[in-house]
Amino acid sequence: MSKEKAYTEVAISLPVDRSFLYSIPERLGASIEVGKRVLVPFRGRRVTGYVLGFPRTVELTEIKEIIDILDEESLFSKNLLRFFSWVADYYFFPLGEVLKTALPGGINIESYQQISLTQKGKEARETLDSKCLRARILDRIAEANRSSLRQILKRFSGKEAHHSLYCLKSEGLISLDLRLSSPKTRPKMETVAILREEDPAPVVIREMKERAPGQWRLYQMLKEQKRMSLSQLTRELRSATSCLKRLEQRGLVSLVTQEAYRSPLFEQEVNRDSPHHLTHHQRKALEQICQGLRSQNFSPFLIYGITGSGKTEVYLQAITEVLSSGGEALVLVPEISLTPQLISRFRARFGDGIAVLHSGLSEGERYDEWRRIKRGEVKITIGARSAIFAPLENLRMIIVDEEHDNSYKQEERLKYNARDLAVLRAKLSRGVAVLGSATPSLESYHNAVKGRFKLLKLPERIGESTLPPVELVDLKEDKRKRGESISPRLREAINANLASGGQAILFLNRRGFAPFVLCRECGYVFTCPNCSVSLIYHSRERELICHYCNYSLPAPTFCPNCKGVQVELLGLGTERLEEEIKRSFPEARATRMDRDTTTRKHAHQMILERFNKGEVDILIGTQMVTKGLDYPNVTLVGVISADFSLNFPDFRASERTFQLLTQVAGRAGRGKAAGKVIIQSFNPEHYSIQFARQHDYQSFYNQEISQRKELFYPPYCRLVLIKISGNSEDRTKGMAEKLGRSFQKWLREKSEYAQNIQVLGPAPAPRSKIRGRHRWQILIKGKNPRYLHYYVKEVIGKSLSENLSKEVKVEADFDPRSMM
DNA sequence: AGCACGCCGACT
DNA sequence: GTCGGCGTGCTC
Repeated sequence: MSKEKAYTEVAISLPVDRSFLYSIPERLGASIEVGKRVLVPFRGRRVTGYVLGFPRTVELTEIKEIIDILDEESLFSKNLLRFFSWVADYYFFPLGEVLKTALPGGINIESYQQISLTQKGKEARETLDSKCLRARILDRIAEANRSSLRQILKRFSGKEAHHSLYCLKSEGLISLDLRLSSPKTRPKMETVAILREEDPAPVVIREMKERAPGQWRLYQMLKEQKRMSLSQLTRELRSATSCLKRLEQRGLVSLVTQEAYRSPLFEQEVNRDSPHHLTHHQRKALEQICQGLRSQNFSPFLIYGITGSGKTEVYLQAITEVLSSGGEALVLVPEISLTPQLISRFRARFGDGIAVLHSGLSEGERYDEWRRIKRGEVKITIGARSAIFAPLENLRMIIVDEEHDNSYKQEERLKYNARDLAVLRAKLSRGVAVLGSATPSLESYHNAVKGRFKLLKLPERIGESTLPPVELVDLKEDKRKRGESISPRLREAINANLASGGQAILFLNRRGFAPFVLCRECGYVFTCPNCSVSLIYHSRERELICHYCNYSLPAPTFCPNCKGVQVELLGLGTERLEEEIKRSFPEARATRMDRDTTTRKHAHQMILERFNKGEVDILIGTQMVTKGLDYPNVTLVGVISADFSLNFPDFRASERTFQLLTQVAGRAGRGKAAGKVIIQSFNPEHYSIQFARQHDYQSFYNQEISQRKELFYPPYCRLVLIKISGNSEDRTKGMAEKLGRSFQKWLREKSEYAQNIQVLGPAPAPRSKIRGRHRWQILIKGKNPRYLHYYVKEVIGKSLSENLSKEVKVEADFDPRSMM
């Protein structure tokens, strides 16, 4: 029987687009399974690999044996492996790396070289001159008593150390042995006291009461709870450990060590609520979703529901339906909306059977949440984009809230889009995908128009609230005082709002005090030496700071170019706005919320809590204040400038502006009191501002989609952005040009594809240097995603193997969300 | 990624 | 003439 499993195909987390074959020793044949991790020999090292399958025959002659199996239970099913393989294939990323990304971090092991002093080495340490390198190395090893070769080599960088180590080794002063690291993330174990069934003899009870009050107290607590953890009991009684030992000896309790989950949820009580009454539109949407669920077929939906139309209630009731049929549901939300407010709402409806996955968790918490999902102990998972890889085996529905949000796109390493993967994963599991937004992405709405997604509309706000009227202020005609950013109209509105006791949100898409610092005499602009961007003046630190690499300079008093002393702070950021607001409305309580004021843990939450309690009149902020905030007393929203996002060098600039304005406007008037929105802009006539003013998504879509068609941009084509970066400007440029030629050559040779594919570039990236790395890019457009992918892989794959040099990095971003 | 192998410059 | 640098290639 184990003959069938003589060999196994293993993926290893390396930038190598290939799997490896190993033989299975007889002792392991019975327990090896797809989805378990194995320890394998690899180039003289030992690394963790993932079992993919069991080929019958193998042509290779030199095959090594698996050393060990690392899991009792498989980490992913064959079904999930299909999904992961698709991801690896689509995003052109090694399967082993995809698996590592998808699984909880810190669970893998690998070998390392451990150095220790031999007896001879210890003696030599006394005699060697303590200044020489070899003595310093020996000291270091002795101090740290367990060092890896790599740590030592890092500490003493370079060739000399390498040589010294080699000598020390051959002279027998140190010894090296191959050790295995232990996983950083492990199950947390805890001791639990369990009350035994049989009652103690009366004499024992009397004795405890009189002579062992500690034991008696613990015994009584356990009598109520039956089982309690040691840590719980220690909180009640300092000497719990020894008392419990005695109770165990008496045969009254048993102490067991077992796994415990680290819970990321607050232990706070949540008032349960029951399903709300649905509006006509909500009910219709819910019915359609339920129909999809019952069909047991892949059913994708797009809910286009205006802000405040009650999408969440539809999600909640759809999930109830999933649970009642024994299935599991996955809910994706943008990271920033994953607030305690949202989680409380789910807990209020479903209790504690919810797992939460987001970047704020520790690795241990994440691992435990992952295992609760894997074991089927929870049926609902809520998470940010990476939760798309969560191990739900009985997944019936995936919800993607605010589906247009750019944070679903991971921009590093594996550049996946969780929204797109949600649709794919639902398809693979023949389940339901629900994408929801008040401002759907052009791609998704286009899919709905073409009938690929079923469109569900929620065109009205729930309750008595209505969409707020939006006023535009043309900054070209407006008479503001020099250096001020609040127009008289907005000022008036803020005053009126303060007088009526309402709260206001002011949105400005730029943090810091002033985005440019300029010399009045020679025109010199302070820029970052590592990045091709201007430095931003931050008043709290009194520094110029680079928003890309954190480079900073003390605030300058003169120009380094001409030594002139007229250094001017130009432009507007949230810090300056806050100052202006506090100056103009001294009686108002204003608070700023942006990345600078929310770095501390829970700071974000605390600001919102104060806002919620009405302790803040004016909330000033960046993107953060546009997403998902639901506070009924907000009756004024001001957009300080709609122009930053409009002038972005990106074909999605209009779309992003429309979304931003509509979303931030949607924060106003959600309660009983009517809201009002004021948007300031130098381009008030622009269609994305005009349609946002009218809350008219449909017309915006119509106009935008015709432009996309004309200019051949998504959704009428697919994009792949090839990113080339390196420390050397010349080599980066050289590589970019070489790649460009390869792309052109291939098109010439296979002209049958050429009509469907366009190559733009190579060209320097809009930010041509970041963190000292020069950046070039090539944009490939293609009508047919299959051909496009084939084409890119052919050319890139070939070019990667004949790299100019390793210092130039080439990456492909499939379906990029940002051209920067 | 890491680690070994191999080809050119600065030293005995 | 050697040592040792880093670029190139392979890993079951």
